[in-house]
Amino acid sequence: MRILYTDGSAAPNPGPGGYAVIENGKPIALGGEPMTTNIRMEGIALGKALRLLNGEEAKIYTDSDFWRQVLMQWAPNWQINGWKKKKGDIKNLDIVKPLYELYCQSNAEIIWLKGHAGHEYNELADSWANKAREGQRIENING
Amino acid sequence: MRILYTDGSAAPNPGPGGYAVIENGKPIALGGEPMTTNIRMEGIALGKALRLLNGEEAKIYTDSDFWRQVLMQWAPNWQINGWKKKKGDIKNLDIVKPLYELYCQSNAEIIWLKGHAGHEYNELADSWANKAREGQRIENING
RNA sequence: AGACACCGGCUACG
DNA sequence: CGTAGCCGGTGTCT
Repeated sequence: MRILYTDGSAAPNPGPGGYAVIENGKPIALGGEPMTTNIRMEGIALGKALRLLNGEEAKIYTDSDFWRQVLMQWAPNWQINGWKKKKGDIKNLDIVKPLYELYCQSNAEIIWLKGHAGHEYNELADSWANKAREGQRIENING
Repeated sequence: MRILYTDGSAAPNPGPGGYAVIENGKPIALGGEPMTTNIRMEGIALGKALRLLNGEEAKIYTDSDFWRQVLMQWAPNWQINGWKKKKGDIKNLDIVKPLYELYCQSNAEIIWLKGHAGHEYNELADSWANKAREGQRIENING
């Protein structure tokens, strides 16, 4: 049973963003984008984690209750209703759809934990996501 | 020319509710009900304001576009058609009818302003409506 | 089927 | 204080 921690950030929000996937206290995936949102980076981190797992049994810890609810509650309904919700449009569908598909094929459990509440590995993921974002900012500045 | 601000709220909705009428930065009417809706409380606030004006020339600011449209567009038609609309019943008729009558006899102009957009006196009305609702909740708990 | 407004709740990011 | 996202409700209109 593998245990992964994911986190994403954007500063300012929206703005340059980064994400990290942590396993055994070390980053196994890092990345960033020059212009994104906190929500998108958290989702991309989860997608990266699911891809790395490739079907293996696992627990993934995230501080994004939003994405946990997308995968476990809302997406099933959205799919049935043709990817529509009652009010307005579903945002970030380009991430939602493939992520939900990955989740359905996975043996992973998505577990929410409160951010900045002293969870060691979550803080670590946060820290690495920030580093990845800073790297992104530098790339951005350099061109 | 008197300038009044009204607001109403319910938390949860439906649930205990409160309303406030503000003039010169101070509440001139407050009230609450143990079980109501946000729409009803906004309407009751307007009714209270019109009664307090007693025909004096005034502007009344509300963030309920719904009630502004009731008074300025829909109610005239509803009255002509015997207080019926094409589909379904008119809700909250117990508030709509006397409110429309008060409005017709008044010299007040109803003006909509966007809620939670930094309008100082509207925020004040919101704040007092919440206090009135909390008082209502306490009364509710006590008895 | 669309549109509008308001009320309430939750999480994260900054 | 702001941003990004979601859920539920009351109500009307075309």
